[in-house]
Amino acid sequence: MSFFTEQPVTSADKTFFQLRKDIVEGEIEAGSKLSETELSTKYAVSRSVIREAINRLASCHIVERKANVGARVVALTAEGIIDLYQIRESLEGMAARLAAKNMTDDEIADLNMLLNSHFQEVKNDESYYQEAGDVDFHYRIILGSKNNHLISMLFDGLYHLVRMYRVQLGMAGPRVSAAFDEHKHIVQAISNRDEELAEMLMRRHITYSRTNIEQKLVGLGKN
Amino acid sequence: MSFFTEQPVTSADKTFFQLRKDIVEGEIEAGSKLSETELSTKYAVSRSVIREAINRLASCHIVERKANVGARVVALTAEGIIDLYQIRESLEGMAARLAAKNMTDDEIADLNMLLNSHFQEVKNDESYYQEAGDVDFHYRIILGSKNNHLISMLFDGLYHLVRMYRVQLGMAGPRVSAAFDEHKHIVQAISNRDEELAEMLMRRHITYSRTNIEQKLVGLGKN
DNA sequence: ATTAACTAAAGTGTCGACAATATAGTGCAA
DNA sequence: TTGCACTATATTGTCGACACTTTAGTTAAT
Repeated sequence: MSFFTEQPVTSADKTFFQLRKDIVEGEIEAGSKLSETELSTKYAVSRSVIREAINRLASCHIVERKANVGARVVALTAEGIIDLYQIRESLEGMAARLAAKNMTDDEIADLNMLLNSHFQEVKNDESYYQEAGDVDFHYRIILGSKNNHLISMLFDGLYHLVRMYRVQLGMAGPRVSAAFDEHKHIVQAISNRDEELAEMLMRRHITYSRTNIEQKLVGLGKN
Repeated sequence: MSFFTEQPVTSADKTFFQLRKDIVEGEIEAGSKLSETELSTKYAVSRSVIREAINRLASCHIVERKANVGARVVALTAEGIIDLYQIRESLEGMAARLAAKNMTDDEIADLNMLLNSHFQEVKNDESYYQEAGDVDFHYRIILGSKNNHLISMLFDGLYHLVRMYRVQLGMAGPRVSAAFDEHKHIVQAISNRDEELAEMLMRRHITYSRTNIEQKLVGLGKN
């Protein structure tokens, strides 16, 4: 299968995860050049290991590599994040549709429990946990699709990029209670095995997020 | 940007393209093990180059790698191709929607010309060209989405896997004249800038293909 | 006969060195 | 001053060697 659940075993794995973390969280800044020799001393591994890590990041579209020139961290553009959210809308919409079809009754029951615990947090205004809760919610539905390729595309590929944008553009989400209602309706549709509605609601949910982000971008004057 | 238009410059590039070709076209059989040492002699390059090529193939989900064990070509399963077509339906549906929004009038005119030339071929029963024509049709719409990330996911990732299934399961498509009508309606929707309809028609078009393949799989007794 | 420990072989993971390429800087000419 | 050619430097691409892990085969004990 793919490596979204596996822990790092090899040195190249660890370096890949560490480097991705450092880029996503902005410690290595967007658009900057990644020197292989420099990174190999920084992370105390050979250039081969660094090269493998960079190549993996290139496959995730987190860095861009040019032959005989080197790799750069992708630049954060308004276009870029809109592209990502269009893909998210498409793929997670499909994931919700498949989840409505393929999740077991037990898994749906668990999803309802998760929703209730979120409700408590929202009621108690513990918005700090909302971010993690939102991620958890989407994770479960994606896993519920039972489509391994789809799961891998979202977890190994898109999510880290989306997170990179969110972290670095300072998008700790508001939209708490609104998003909660949207989650509730999605779970209802899945519980009713209504594939069509589940997909539609998930797509709207993500569209709202995108619109929300676009407004923030305008406010920040990014382009 | 990504490398779907760029030609190979480095030795690792060439090896990657060659190896992918050999796997997709079945010269290296599905499910077989990829020995680094063996391949390095076969392709007359060092193990480093082979390793890089294999890693790229792993990112495309064409091979699966286990640490300290090695890489295997993915197995062809009914599940696998259904997963792929679900993703295609989702992503190419979105591509059609975006194409209806973002293609220039000139590009749409070109698309109509392409459709007419296909019509001539279908009328003359030159079904030999249908395969390439179909690919060309989808390519243009995907490019028309103007979403670079989406374009790369489809061209660099999904399409080679889909082709691998089609080649190795012997799916040189029938569905010629039926598919032509579907293409025609999709282009009409795009010409009318009807995003909603373009997406819906593209999704149906791909769903039909999937259903068609599923029936063939049943006929072949694959599972 | 079956299982466990051990050993040998093969294959992968990592490393440092060398080769090839791009880039910045210098000098020269117009 | 501007533009071109050339050189020097730095960085990436490729290679072969060594270290570590897995696996298969052998032996020995229950």
